Amino acid sequence: MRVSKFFLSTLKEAPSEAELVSHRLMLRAGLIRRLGSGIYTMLPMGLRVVRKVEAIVRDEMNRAGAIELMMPVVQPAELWQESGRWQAYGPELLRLKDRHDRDFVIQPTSEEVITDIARHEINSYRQLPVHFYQIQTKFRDERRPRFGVMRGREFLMKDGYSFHAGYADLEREYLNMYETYTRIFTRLGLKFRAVAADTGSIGGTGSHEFHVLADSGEDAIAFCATSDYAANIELAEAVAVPVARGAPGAPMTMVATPGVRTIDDLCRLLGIPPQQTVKTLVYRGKEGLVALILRGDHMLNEIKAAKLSALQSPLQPATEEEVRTVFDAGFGSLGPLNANNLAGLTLIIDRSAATASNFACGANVDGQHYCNVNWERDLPAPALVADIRNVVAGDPSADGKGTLEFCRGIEVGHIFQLRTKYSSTLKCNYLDETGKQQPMEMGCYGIGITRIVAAAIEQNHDERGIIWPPSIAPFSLAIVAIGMGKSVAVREAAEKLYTELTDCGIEVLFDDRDERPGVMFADMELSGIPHRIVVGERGLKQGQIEYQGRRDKTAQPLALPDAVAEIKSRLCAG
RNA sequence: CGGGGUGUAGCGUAGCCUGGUAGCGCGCCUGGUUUGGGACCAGGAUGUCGGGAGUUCAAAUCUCUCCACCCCGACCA
Repeated sequence: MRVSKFFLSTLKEAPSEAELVSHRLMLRAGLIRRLGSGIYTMLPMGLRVVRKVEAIVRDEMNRAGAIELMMPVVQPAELWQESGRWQAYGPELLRLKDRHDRDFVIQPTSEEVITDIARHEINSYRQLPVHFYQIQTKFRDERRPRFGVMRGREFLMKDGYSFHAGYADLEREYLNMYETYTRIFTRLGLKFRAVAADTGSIGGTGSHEFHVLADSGEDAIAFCATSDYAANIELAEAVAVPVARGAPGAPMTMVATPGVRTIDDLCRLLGIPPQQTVKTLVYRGKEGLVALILRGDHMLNEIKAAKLSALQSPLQPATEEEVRTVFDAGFGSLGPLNANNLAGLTLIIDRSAATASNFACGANVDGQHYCNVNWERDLPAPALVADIRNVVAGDPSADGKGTLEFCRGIEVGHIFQLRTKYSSTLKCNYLDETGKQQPMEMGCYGIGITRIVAAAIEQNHDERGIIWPPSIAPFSLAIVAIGMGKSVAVREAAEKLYTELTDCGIEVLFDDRDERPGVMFADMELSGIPHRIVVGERGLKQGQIEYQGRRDKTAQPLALPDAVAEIKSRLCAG
């Protein structure tokens, strides 16, 4: 491809709308342009990268035995009403009406349609298993789209759905996909990690997320440095450590703590560390209020808490007015003492708080706290103990093989075992060997294609621009010809190289613009082309051209006669 | 949805407080000189100052209102 025949639309300065480095570089390198909030045009350069990502995903999915099809973006509401998601999905589901006033949705995902296909087309266990996938536009009306295509509303996703006769076969395919995804992200040239994940509202049992590791990632991942254990913080278990509670010390005393609203305030006033305190958070339960007791330095994990049967899901914090109907105090002075006597209140204690001793906590009197509180001595031993906090660095790993550390990740893939959630409600059955109707076991598997493009840039860039992993680069090699308009020798040498390298099957971007060298270098570097050769009069006089890898500090000369062979070998080496 | 912010030429911005016919850099067009790291000289084009309403002799500037976008949070997959 010649730059003069292509569409290169680079910007020297990034539009002020962009903050994240990948977003800025995608705009500056002319990969995308924003049309509306969370809605982007893929410019030619950006689309080339998208196609590369797609090709790798498609290749590995096909190799893994999945079959590609394509489902409509606009889907009739009836199926969504039948599955219940017309109600359950909420405002993120974009709904629209046609000219006959009939309801439709724009697919955020396609479980309904694929299950509809399966129930009509598949009748017998002999036709199972089958795994369908598509690479198709999705729309999710995110409340807050951000970071360019990283969290856009319209985006490209590979979504696959597998159907099985029996759970064992679903487990087999789930493992197959786990391995396939690992191959895909490896081929994409990304540093990634598979982590155990919350199954979210899709439900089901097993679930793993695949995260590209980057400091700008929206997700926190807890991992064990000395084992394979990794989990999204949403899920990571704070394991029960079998430590005995410390022995009670000095007797419990009440202290005046006027104006104290937070654990920070309390620690500053009393001069104690937050681990030596206990906090009380009040939420609406299914019956009455529920007080959640955590150590002062720990954060409530709302996803874990919402799974507790006593609490509403999603979690609903109690208002201060509601709290005062049960407690004699408001926020800032609540505590677990005498709470069992309070009308209709359920007390749930986090594992770590349950082993605390000699701690400070609210006295259930405004402006008063207790010090040196001890379970069993000053209040009954914890009855309901649960894991309701976020893990913190240094916590023991759930597999018992070390301690946890944290990193940030960008979720680019997610695999679920759906089991029979959709097949049951949509009556997607097959006849088993005994002639009995059975709901199909289902799995679903997603990869965010456009998000991968942004994530790859987050992980691979420098101050000059993008550095594409070779497998998804829009072009493999840039030819920069200097002074082409003036020098016949340069023109002829560059044209010859362009033809020969292109004929070798190399995707070459030939900068034939007769611009000043600095302009061309800057554009090729911003665009992230992994390899570059420079043809100039200076080198040609010595029968040489220059080669420089995008990550190299300096260029090196290549003798013109060996150039094509040399470049081919370098490109193959990556 | 709550909080904060921004909207002036394709991009980046000044001007707004203190009302008086909109400026700069980059980019773009023409001519010329240049050609190994975003050139230089000369000339030129491009603005309903986000929309609407109001105050005023006069509004980019003050007031009201609507809209769009960005950031933080909440929410969600």
